[in-house]
Amino acid sequence: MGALILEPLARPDGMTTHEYAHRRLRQAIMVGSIRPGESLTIRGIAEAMESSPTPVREALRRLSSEGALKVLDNRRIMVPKMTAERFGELIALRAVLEKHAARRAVAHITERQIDRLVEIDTAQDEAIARKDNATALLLNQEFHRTLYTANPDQIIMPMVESVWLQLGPFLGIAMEHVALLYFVDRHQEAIAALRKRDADAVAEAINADICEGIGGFERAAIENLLRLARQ
Amino acid sequence: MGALILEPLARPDGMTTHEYAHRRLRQAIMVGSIRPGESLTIRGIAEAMESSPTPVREALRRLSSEGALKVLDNRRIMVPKMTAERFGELIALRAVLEKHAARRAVAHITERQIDRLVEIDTAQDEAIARKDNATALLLNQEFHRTLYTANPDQIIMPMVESVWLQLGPFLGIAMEHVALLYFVDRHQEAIAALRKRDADAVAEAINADICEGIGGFERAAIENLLRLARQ
DNA sequence: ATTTTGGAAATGTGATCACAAAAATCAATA
DNA sequence: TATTGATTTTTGTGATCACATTTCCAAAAT
Repeated sequence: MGALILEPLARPDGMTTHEYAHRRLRQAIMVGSIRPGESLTIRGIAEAMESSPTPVREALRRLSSEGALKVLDNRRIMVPKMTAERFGELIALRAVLEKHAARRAVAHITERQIDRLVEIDTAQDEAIARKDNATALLLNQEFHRTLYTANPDQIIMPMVESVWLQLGPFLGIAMEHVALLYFVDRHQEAIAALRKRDADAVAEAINADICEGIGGFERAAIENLLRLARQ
Repeated sequence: MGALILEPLARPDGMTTHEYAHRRLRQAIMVGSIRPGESLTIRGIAEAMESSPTPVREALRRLSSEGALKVLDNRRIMVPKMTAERFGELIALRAVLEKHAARRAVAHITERQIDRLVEIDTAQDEAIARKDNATALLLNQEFHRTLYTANPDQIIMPMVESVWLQLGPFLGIAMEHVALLYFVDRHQEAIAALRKRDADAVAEAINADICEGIGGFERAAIENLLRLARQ
């Protein structure tokens, strides 16, 4: 039984234990560092983060409601298995959700916030240039999140994050077998469209960003990756 | 402190306590029987369903991850307040999600399943005819759920249900102040389109069903309802 | 009358314990 | 050697308890 490895994570004070457990597990899943099928035990996790079963269970419940984990009939908890079909559904859903989120942000976003997007994008390009995949991934997420949350009444962000979470295991597999993730982004296109307040163009840029980014994997490539991972 | 009223609910055996608590609270929220702002206490709920804090807390965590509940800074838990803006976001999101879910179900649904949709729709019409709003609501949900889950790899259903949950409080308010919910539905249109395997027409029927149903409330009417409820 | 303040009650949180079910281990048998 | 069966260990679950924080309420002060 291999011990669970969990990246330590800063814990702001006032943060409850279950919240901390949730964040730490979530981050691990998001970057694909927990393998589908790997058995997660409550006591194991509690021990790994030096706490007790109660708050860990709360974290696991939340993650299962977010689609990041699946409870089996045995009541065992695991990261859902990835299939080519599921991957396709996730990408299609991601595109629909984020197109919509982007479109509804256009009316609310300020020039100041667009400037912030530019900052994030250049930081991401630098990370890509120095082949720092982890940082690039985080900055890419921050770009999208900053855009979508410009809408103050926005409700969609938790769902977008749920899709990101569910794509995590695929990222993990891809990173293991492909040297580096090919990063195309259409962020500049999105920024230009935002400046012009052209909602359709923004939505289309985000759509292309997703479809040509992680969504660009060919079905054959996906099945190949999954076959490699299975063994 | 008014005691919490919770509809008793059948508990299939093998169902865990936290799961049961989750389902019961979820159903109460979904039909709007818990008012926004009403304070929910863990011990209160535990007492109401004759269990203990631990499983109730797990249920509350799940519901907050599903957007049905919100944890305040006080760590108090409540049903989110409804505003006209939030309502608008929810309806727009609901339309986008369900159009997509419907479209992606078309290729998978069987004639047998379409027959089932017809059954559900006629049962709903009967419920509407006898002014049985609660049953009509449930059957309407079952219609949509049956359609969307025809796609075996579907991933979107939890998100659709999350939106339904978040609309719950509005339903509660509307039911209190409007004698009966005006039920227009475009189900027959959707069924006809399904028989023809016309994905665009299915999506459009679902879109109309949502926009002319609960989404059809005018902004003025919404603000009026919310003002009435506040007092 | 309004505000302040003190303590009592209520509440969220997390650790621990006991129990039952599931999984794993190992010995005995075919 | 493979398989069955019993025992041991592991695991999920939920009740309970102790602690810290917040809320509530009444009495006192301004």
